[in-house]
Amino acid sequence: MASERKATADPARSLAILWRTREPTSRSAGPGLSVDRVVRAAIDIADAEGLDALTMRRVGEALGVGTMSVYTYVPGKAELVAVMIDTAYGEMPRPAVEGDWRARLERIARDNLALYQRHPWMLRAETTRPVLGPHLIAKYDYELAAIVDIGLSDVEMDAVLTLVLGHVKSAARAASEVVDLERETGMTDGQWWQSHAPWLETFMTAGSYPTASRVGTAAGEQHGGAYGPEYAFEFGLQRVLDGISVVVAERAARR
Amino acid sequence: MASERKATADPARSLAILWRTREPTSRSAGPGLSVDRVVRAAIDIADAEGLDALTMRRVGEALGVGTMSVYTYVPGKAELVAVMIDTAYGEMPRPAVEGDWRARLERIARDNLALYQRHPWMLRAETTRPVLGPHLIAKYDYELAAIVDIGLSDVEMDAVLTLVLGHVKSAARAASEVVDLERETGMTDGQWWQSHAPWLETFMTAGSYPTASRVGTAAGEQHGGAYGPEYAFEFGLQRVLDGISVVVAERAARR
DNA sequence: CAACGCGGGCGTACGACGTACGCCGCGCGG
DNA sequence: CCGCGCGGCGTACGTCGTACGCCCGCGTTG
Repeated sequence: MASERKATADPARSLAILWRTREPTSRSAGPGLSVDRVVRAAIDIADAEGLDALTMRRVGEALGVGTMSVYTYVPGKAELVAVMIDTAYGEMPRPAVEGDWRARLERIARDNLALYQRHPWMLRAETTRPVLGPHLIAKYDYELAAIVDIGLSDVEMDAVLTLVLGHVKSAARAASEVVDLERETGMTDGQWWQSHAPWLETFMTAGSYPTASRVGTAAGEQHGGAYGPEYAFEFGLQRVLDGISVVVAERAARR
Repeated sequence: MASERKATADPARSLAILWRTREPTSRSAGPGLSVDRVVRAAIDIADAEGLDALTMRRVGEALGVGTMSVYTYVPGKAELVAVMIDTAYGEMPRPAVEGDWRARLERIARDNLALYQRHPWMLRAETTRPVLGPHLIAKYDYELAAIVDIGLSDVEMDAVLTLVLGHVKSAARAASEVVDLERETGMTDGQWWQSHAPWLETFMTAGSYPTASRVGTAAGEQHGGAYGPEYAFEFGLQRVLDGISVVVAERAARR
């Protein structure tokens, strides 16, 4: 029974904590712990040292508390991560929407990219189904507001958001990998590429992949220049927005 | 020293195995193990039971061999996964390219989606930097061939592929989550949605998110109909291709 | 004012996991 | 016929998440 409850958080349990169904423990009300303090400590750890460093023992340590005390406020690690994610969503800026839909969507994409840059662990934690916390819903509502009036159906609006945010996540993931691979290997991505390039070149030409070799080198040089991931993000974003504008224009013409 | 070698595979080590620098052990040449047998067994396990079930002990078991014997052929788990990934790429179909670039790209996207459906564990394993194995390079070359002649620069071609494949991966991930969440909870996604909908409705309206509520419900009904992820994939793919065609047309006009 | 019980806090322990280390015993080169 | 190199692996260590049950101090109640 305990074996199948592993990677995924128990939805019901998570929801209860996410929406703070439990009243704040009126017990001592002193400097005791709380869900928020636990979550904040956990986010700090994950921000600073990555998701692998996020350990229940470590969270307890950071709070000056025994490991098992953490379980008083959070049913398990999966649920803790779920609350961490929702909390991170909560700290995103939500200024009043400005400009046309394209500018608004672009702004949303950049805000999301910034979020992932600030909390790279989210990219690895969000593998499971998004947990429907209050802040995620607020975010969803806010982002929908940017495109409610451009003539798309409800389902299409959801798909547009999924598409844009999916692209942001992909790009953020690529960028994040570069960063923490540099930290792990102590080598710049460019250095790594350069040191392995001739070696790979041998295999590529041996296997006679001239196209892959040429394009790969060109792309590799971009990466060496350290703005490779950003380029992929920008290029992809413009393409996605272009693609969306095609449907939008089509809908506008039809009416 | 052992602590930092965790999630990521040692590139040099991986490459050596990926390209089979080691000669096939000429020892007994009998029914002994081999890198390929190990990898095949590992893929079978991951396909059937997911990445969490992929354990070094389990691989040894499947091969009728002690756990540590696996380490004779593979330096560690990270490297094993790297070879698994490259092997999976190797089994993709690569028919001669047909049709215009859009049809070709679309075909590529669908082939990649099928790959992820056959090997869902790849979606969780590929978090790290792609390992430059022979089959990945062959795949890259094959996919580049679909767009070499449409007037884009080398860097743009790489970005186009990154964009399309990123979308495929996002969509595949969403679909995969639905599937194995159903397996874990024993509940259809629609059932889960339906059972939690009224509850969420309460919070959404309480927080006054009418848009999120309406659109979320519409999207949720799609999901309940079990073709939600597919719709997101199709919609997004067409948008992405539309977006690419804008640049392609622009380049063609300029020349 | 005293007894109680409840719930935060936590020490210990268990069963996973990846893998370092060092021992076997077989089969081939000398 | 000897020896040694290497495939194979048993054991053990350090890590993780977390189940379980104990303690103790407080708020409530008689």
